[in-house]
Amino acid sequence: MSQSFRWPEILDIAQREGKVSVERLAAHFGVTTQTIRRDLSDLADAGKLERVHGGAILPSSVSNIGYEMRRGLHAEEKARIAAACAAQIPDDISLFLNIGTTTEAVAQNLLHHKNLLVVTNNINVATILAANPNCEIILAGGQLRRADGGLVGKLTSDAVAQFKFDLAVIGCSAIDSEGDMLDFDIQEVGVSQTIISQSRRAFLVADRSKFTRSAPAKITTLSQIDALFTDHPLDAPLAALCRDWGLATHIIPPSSTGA
Amino acid sequence: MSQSFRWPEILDIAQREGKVSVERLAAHFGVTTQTIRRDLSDLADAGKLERVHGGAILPSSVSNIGYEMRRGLHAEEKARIAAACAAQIPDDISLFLNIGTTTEAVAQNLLHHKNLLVVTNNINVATILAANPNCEIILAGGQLRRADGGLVGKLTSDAVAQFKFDLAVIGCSAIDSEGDMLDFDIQEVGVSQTIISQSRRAFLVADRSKFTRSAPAKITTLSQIDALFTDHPLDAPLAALCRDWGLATHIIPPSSTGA
DNA sequence: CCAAAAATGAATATTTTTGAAGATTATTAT
DNA sequence: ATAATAATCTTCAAAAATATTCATTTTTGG
Repeated sequence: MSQSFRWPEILDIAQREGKVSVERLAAHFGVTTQTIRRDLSDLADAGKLERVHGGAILPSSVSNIGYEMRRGLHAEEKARIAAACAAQIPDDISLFLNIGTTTEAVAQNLLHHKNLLVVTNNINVATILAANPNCEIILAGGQLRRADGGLVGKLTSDAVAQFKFDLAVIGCSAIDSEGDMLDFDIQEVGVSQTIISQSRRAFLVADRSKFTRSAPAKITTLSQIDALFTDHPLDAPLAALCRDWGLATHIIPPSSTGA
Repeated sequence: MSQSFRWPEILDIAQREGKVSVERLAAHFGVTTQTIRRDLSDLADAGKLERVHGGAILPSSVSNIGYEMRRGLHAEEKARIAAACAAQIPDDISLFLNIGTTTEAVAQNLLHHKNLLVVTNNINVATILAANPNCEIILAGGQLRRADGGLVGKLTSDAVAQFKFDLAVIGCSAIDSEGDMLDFDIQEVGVSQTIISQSRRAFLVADRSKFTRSAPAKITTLSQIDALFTDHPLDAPLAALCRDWGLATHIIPPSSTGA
């Protein structure tokens, strides 16, 4: 898809007024609402705008509702994965939690652990774990990504590099059939790589949707991971790879108490 | 469910006024109360608001009641001080905001500034300013102090040392009669000193209560500060010192519109 | 110039949002 | 406590917005 000459002006109006309406844009450009809708969809796909009924608004214009709703997606699966993962985390260790809704769910399940040193680049994880008094929290600095409360960039990698963790619990955007872990943001990839290299052990938490998506930037391969927590059995080829790598795969099925 | 045009504005009003009423929102948007109720439910589901009979309020941040109360203390004075301070802050600069309820109030007043680069070691400032899309936010890492959401320690100082700010807006725990700025936490003092040394200009925001307290650790003297914002005239001796140091003192009195 | 690709508009089917009416629940005053 | 009032929830139909499909126009590359 190439881009339309209207795009810059739509974005300009959105910047100025905070929002754009389909009707007004159609009148403004002298095209049908159909065409404007296509423009807005494209701009939303490109992450430039957030689509709403009747028009579009600036992404994260007030605070990221998209993320809050995404958190609700697969919430049950995530909660189960998180509980199983947290059950494998002992007390009295140093721990890293990275960006992602699933790692946030893990944090929720660590509220009753004792004597943890938790380092994170996720502002939400920090606020969640603040409720656990038996837990020292260190936030790695960096540029705040409004989309998900993540901290990324060189500052973050530098901060992470100063630690050595007993365990890292990480999420990623996608996992491909060859067992490569992928992410959308190249800056986050750098951070994740540093985390893994600074950890004695690493757990990956990923709901099944991660196995059917793709993303452009490679973090590492599953061979670098010690345990995988997910909610659905892996495809045979991938499962074989994991066996070869000695990866402990914990499958926590959708709903044992049948719904 | 997709989101609505109204959501950002509802959240904006909630931010400004602390609460929203169903009736008033319905009138404001020209829709029925039913529709507003749906909006408020959705926003509450997303964790952005807390539902109450007749409207909604800002969600009570789970932890730290003590801090919330302290924030309420001298709230009016702080709001006036913050507004006056923010009025002196231009667009298009790099800016540091440190720990403290008054600097958080300043952050509230920066929501409509353009093109700021804000660095902070205060997790609350970061979440407040996340609502301003024209503002890049960098969080200096460090150990999380639950008491006030502050980040302190060597990691913080190291991060701060990598920047040079056009302006620093800082608070402190106490100011003594000799014009020394004091703090309770020695770790925070180190950070504050680094901040001041890395800034071209520095503003101090401090309500009157700071001038009658004491604290053990010295940050620096007022002679290093360019402008002071407070709500009550200084004692004559201290005022004289400030004059000698060329410190611009902005006194914003309790209530000009007589109460 | 022509053919392929892309953009647009129109028509229709689908989904989402909205307001209205009645049932239910919470709050207030007695 | 109990009744009166206000707010909320539930359900459903109308309206609005959107997605989908296909024909038409415009652009692009040979």
